[in-house]
Amino acid sequence: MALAAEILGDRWTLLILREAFYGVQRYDDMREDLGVPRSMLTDRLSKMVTQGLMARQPYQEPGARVRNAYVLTDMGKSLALTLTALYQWGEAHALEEASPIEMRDKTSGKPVHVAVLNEDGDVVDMKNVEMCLKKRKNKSK
Amino acid sequence: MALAAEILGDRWTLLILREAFYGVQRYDDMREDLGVPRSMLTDRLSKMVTQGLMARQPYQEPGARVRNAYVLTDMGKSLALTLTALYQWGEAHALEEASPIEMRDKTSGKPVHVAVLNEDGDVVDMKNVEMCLKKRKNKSK
DNA sequence: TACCTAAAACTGAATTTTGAACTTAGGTAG
DNA sequence: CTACCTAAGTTCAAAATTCAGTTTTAGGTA
Repeated sequence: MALAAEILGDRWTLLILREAFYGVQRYDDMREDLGVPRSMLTDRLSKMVTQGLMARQPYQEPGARVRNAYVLTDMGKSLALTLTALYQWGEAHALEEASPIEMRDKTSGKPVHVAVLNEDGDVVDMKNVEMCLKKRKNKSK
Repeated sequence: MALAAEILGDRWTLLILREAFYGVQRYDDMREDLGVPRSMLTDRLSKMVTQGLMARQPYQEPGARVRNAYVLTDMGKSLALTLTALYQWGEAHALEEASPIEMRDKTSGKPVHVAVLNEDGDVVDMKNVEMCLKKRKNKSK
């Protein structure tokens, strides 16, 4: 999880990802939505492209030159589960005024939620989940 | 999710949380495991206490004065789902050498995983999940 | 009284972030 | 051809944060 922490452990990367999941693809739209400094946004987007989370996708509006849009790669999209869990956590603890977003099943249009399942596909209460080291770093002293 | 991002959008907070989930409770143990500067750890732990993620729990070893241990509050513990999802993402993309931790059902001892469920409790493929704004910020220009 | 420890505070240097101005590569209008 | 427009990206100095090392604190022990 160390690298995962390195990628997400950043004030802006997380917010940029959220923008991407909302469907925002353009530099200036993100900048306006987030209020992030230009240099930061350029830097973070580049890093995310390098890390494989995002890809540059050239687009051209009629009567304008070709520009870059930023879209999530499959790897980036697969963070949706994490973001959904995080969103759900925020909701549960009413950390802010009602969240403006929700997660839905595209086909049915109905809301979805994240849960932990065991091998049989049964929901497991988080209280019964333990995180453990496969082997513990030996700390003799 | 803005506040959630503010809490987790930090290089150390995420790693400290992981320590806490491993069961590490003492300042110096965390410091040694993570290699985090003292001032950072003090600062982050204090913030996490203020935010309600952690609580100071006095303890006393025989022949020693009372000291503070840091334990997850219920609010902190409920981040397990998010961390599990993040961990799972890291695993899936083989971001680093094999992860040293795993998530298990305490009662059965068997591995668990995170998934998205619909209202009926059926697993929904992440590809069919959309994140959408309940109402979109109007951006006329 | 001298010394030990875990936790925390202090400090100056290194690094990152910020905001504002500037540059770039095309397209359009006159 | 020239002037101007736009979205994207760069530059840069000031401000804020982080770092690593040292010092302090509040007990407890010898």
